Amino acid sequence: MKVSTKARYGLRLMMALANRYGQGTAFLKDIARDQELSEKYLSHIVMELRAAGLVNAFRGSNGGYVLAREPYAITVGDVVKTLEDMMPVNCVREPAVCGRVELCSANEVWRRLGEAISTTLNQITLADMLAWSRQKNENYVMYYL
Amino acid sequence: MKVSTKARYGLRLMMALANRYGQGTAFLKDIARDQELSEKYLSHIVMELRAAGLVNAFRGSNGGYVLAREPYAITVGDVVKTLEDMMPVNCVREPAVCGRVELCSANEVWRRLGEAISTTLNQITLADMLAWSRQKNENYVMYYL
DNA sequence: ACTATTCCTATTGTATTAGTATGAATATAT
DNA sequence: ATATATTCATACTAATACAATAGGAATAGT
Repeated sequence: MKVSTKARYGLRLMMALANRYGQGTAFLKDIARDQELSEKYLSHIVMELRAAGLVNAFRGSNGGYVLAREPYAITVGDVVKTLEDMMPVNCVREPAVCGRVELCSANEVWRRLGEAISTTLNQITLADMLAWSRQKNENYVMYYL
Repeated sequence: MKVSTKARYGLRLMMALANRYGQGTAFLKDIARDQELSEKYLSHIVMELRAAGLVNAFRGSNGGYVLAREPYAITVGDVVKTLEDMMPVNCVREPAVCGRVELCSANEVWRRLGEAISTTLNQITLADMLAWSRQKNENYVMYYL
C-alpha cells in the first residue's frame, strides 16, 4: 500500500517544472541537482511523463523540459497514474485473473478503494500544491528570521 | 499502490470466519482448502490477526479459530491495517525521514490520500461484505439455474 | 565540428513480499 | 497414559517487483 518512489519522484519533478512555469525550459540535470535525485533515474521518469503528454521535451543543446499544460490543468492523479497502476488490486480491472469474481465481495471493497484513491488524487492540481508550498515557505521564512 | 496478497488473503480468511459466525470454531486446514490458499502461509496471517485481537484461537485437537467480535463490529480497515501499513508514504508518519517536510507540499497530498484510504476501508464492515456476498450468490444461482 | 542535451535499451542491484520447513506446545478423546 | 489433531513459533528459501546504473545514439544549438 505504498506509492512507489517513481511516482513520488515524478511528482517532485512536475512540481519543479510547475514552480518555474512560464520561464522557459529546465534541464533535467538542474532539477536532479536541486531535488537531490539521480539524473539517470529521473530520465526514465520524465520520458514516461512525456509519453503521457504531461511535459514537452526539447532535444539538443539548450533543450530541456516544460510542463505541457498550465499547473492548474494537471492533477496529481494525472502524474501518479502514468507512473504506476493506481488500482489497488488486479482483479477489479481484469476479472479473468480470478474465477470467483461473480461471488467475491472483496472485489467491491477494492473497487471502492480504487475509486477513493483516484477521486482524491484527481482533485488536487499542481497549482494547489504550488499554493500550499508558497504558503509553507512564507511561514517558514517568517518563523526563522 | 497494490494491497498485498497478505491483506487480501487475510480478508478472505476473515470473511470465511464471518460466514460461519455463531457456529463454533473453524480449522485453518478447512479454510485453506475452501479458499484454495496455502495453509502454511495462512497460519502466519491468522497469527497476526489473533495478536491484533480480531480472532480468538483454541489449541489442541478440536481447536480452531473464531471471530473475536461480531461481523458488524469488524471493519476491513481493522483487518488491512494489521496486515500491512495503510499509510501510502513514510514521510507522513515519520517526518524525520525527510529533511524538507516543512516545505514539502507533497506531504499534504499523501496525508490526504492516507486519510481517504482509511476512511474508505474503516466504513466497510464484514457484515456489509457478507450481505453483498449473499446478494451476489442469489443472483448467481438465479441466473444459472 | 563541437558540445550539451534528450532519447533508447539493456543490465544489475536490492528490498520486499510470498511461501516453505521443521518441530514444539497444547488440548481432546480413547 | 497414549495417540492424535490442532495451533504456535522460528528460521529459512524463493520469487517478484522496484530502484538504479551504464553506455551510447540521436538531435540541435553555437
